Amino acid sequence: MTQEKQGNDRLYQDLARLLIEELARGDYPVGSRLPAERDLAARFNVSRPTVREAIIALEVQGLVEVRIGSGAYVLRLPGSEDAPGFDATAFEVTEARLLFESEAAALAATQVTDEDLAEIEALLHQIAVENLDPNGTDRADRAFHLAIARATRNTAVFKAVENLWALRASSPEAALMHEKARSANIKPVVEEHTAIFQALRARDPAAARAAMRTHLSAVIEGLLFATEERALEEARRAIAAKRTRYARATA
Amino acid sequence: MTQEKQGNDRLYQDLARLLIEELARGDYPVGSRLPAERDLAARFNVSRPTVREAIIALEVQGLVEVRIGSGAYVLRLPGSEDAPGFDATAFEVTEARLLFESEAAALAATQVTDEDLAEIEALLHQIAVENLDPNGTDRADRAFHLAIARATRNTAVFKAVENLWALRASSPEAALMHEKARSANIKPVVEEHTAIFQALRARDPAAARAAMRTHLSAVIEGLLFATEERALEEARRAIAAKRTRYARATA
DNA sequence: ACCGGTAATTGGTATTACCACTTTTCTGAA
DNA sequence: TTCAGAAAAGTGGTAATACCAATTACCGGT
Repeated sequence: MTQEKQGNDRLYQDLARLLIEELARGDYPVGSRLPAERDLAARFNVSRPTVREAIIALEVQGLVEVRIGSGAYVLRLPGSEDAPGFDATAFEVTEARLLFESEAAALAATQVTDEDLAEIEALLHQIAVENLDPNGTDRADRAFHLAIARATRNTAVFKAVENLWALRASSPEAALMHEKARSANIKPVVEEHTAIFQALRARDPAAARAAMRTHLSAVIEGLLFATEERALEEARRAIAAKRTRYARATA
Repeated sequence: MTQEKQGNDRLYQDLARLLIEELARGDYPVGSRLPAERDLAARFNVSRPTVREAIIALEVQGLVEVRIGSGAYVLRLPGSEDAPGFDATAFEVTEARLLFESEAAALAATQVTDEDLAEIEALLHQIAVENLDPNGTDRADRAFHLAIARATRNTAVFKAVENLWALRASSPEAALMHEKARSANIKPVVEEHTAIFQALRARDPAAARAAMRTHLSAVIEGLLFATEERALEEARRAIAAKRTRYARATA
């Protein structure tokens, strides 16, 4: 790769991220044409199929339109909203999770069954195992949170939480969010989840809410920290604003 | 192609559509694994790169998760992102709104702009007018709540609240919820919304959260009351359970 | 200046090969 | 018999190449 690549993901995902970054930076205005696939392949030193996969990822997100025999043209810039679902940033999704999942945890504490608790406890152990592997997935983490949402016995609550996780997965910074934000603090993550489980087992709504808030606050902090590492100066200002915003909202 | 193809699009798009159809038809439940890329290529008589492109399209849409060396696993079924769930009851939706919109209001109180306040105040007046007509709609009510969600400046929060209102509209008891639950108390509804607005104008998160909780608690009470009128004896027991559940969760 | 046809460019698809990772199966030792 | 470790099979990831189809640009003739 001529350019820097960050994640341990697949090449096409890294390349798609790079292209999205260049789009966001304004390298290719709306309506302009991206370089030819062969040129991109040569520039990034990858094969053309890989370039095609990355461009298809952009196409599915509604960022570019591919015209046969002509090229890939920019439809909209990342962040502008008309494409459903793909405009929420990792911070926004996590903030929404902080607000919603905390309340869901409180409700779940009043509704949780012994079967739910058994399932959640099993997932707790899976999370511990999962976190031992630096390249592990976050499937157990996702299942843990969804199990809590399901324990509310409220379909609307569950679907809302489920949608947030779908948004999270589609977020451009999803990988970053998962990687960096967690690798920094493995032990606390397990402890935080344990605290949530214990509050649920105690059927204590207030404790469950508090434990969930603590956990997701830590996730946000890790996310902001990870973002800071690669942020420009202007991004730093936005982060500072977010930090105070979050502090006020949770006060 | 062994199977029928419809569009004049590119092969990968046709194939992606086919796979989504099969997903929707239930051929591959959530969590199950799709056939191997080579098998799909043989079955549809296309090349493996084409299959890969189609799967990447599904992956970007958050439908499947691809695990290296293992396969592509179904994350969610198509349509579950915004397709109205027919199984969510009016009570569930309102309960979810109580949990989520209260937190959204608290966040909005820290983010609301003067323009937002002007819009919300205008909608407040519309709500008052709307409630004078016993056969009026609830458009202003909906716009009021969505404006608050938008004032959070968080796309994920707004979309979640928006989805709840979509669920509400598709709920079987939607009409009942709106009619009965409101006709019983016209004046309080306006007062409750006014309290929410004033808390937002004061930029007071705690007050905004409390005002929203008060309002939606009243909606739930009205909903339960309306339900009681037509409920059988067994329904009464369920309602009593819900009442205590709700009381505990908000305590 | 206009028109039309040809050639170059570009995306679409197929084929093949090899690598890395995962999962299963088999084998040999305890 | 059991089970841990190794081997093998399965699967996705990427590369390289070739050819086709559609578009676009160019250039010649009129």
